[in-house]
Amino acid sequence: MLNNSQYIEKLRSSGLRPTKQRIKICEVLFNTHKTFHFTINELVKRISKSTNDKISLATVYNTVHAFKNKGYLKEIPINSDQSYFDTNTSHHHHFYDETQKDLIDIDDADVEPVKINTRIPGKKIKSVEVLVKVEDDKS
Amino acid sequence: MLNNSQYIEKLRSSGLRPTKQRIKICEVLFNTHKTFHFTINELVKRISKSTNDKISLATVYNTVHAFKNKGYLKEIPINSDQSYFDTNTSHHHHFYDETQKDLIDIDDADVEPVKINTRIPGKKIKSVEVLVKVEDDKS
DNA sequence: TTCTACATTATAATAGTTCTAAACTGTTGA
DNA sequence: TCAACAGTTTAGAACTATTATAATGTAGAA
Ligand SMILES: [Mn+2]
Ligand SMILES: [Mn+2]
Ligand SMILES: [Zn+2]
Ligand SMILES: [Zn+2]
Repeated sequence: MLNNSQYIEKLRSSGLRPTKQRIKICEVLFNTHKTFHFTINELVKRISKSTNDKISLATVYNTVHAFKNKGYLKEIPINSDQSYFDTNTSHHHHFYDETQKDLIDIDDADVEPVKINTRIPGKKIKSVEVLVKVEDDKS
Repeated sequence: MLNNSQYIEKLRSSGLRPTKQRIKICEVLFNTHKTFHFTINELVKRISKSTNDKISLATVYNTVHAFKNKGYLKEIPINSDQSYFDTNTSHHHHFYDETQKDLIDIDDADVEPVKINTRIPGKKIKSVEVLVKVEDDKS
């Protein structure tokens, strides 16, 4: 929830040139209090709804990957069909609604810390993520 | 760890015809005490190493999906590049070694039950899976 | 304003996966 | 036993998400 000059500052300080395409993508991704999940195709639709200037698909891919590498987006592995991204970069887990094909955050306060009583020698843990698959309860 | 006539019986009782291709794929997948993880490409290589008869790629895909639908294989979402499958169909979690790009089972006994203190109304939980990403510890 | 490194773009290429439709084969039951 | 049928295999085409290419454009420094 920043204004354009703040996006410009953030991009610049990340070593990314604040081009008009990147600023527009920032607006679409971050100009909201609610975080959300998206696929590249959904993002392209959101962008074209909110501007008349066309941004090429390649630029959307490049920008999303740049933002992911800078830590402004997370990639969530759900299935092999398509990449899901998350504007919520804090540590949290997910419900995946297989009926609606919808990804829903689980507040970290609602999950007891996951305790794993084994390690792999020489490896350090980067992340621990829980995916809870749900479906319609017709009972 | 069954013999061919047992695979034939299992296939037949699953409503799948025990063709020679399916029996060969059963051998490659299940003729071992250790379970393992694989991509379709890796499976195709294993098959061609263990037989002179060629099995077409389409048949491998069809068979893997049939086995997955029957519950003889699980699909593990790791990234969007490729599907990973698991011959271990019991409930368990995974380490994913990002350096080696290797998937490793975590024994269910080594993970405290994951407690999620929230639900989605009208939805029932199908699975709860933990993915622990690890990398080389150079410290 | 000019220069340059970086960014954008359209398009082609790639890779994983699914579809198609013709040929083939395991099974059934006459 | 064996013809008939339904299910299976197959090669290849099609499809879709993603990445690479390379020419053009432009933001920002000087
Ligand atoms: Mn899939
Ligand atoms: Mn990826
Ligand atoms: Zn999320
Ligand atoms: Zn496993």
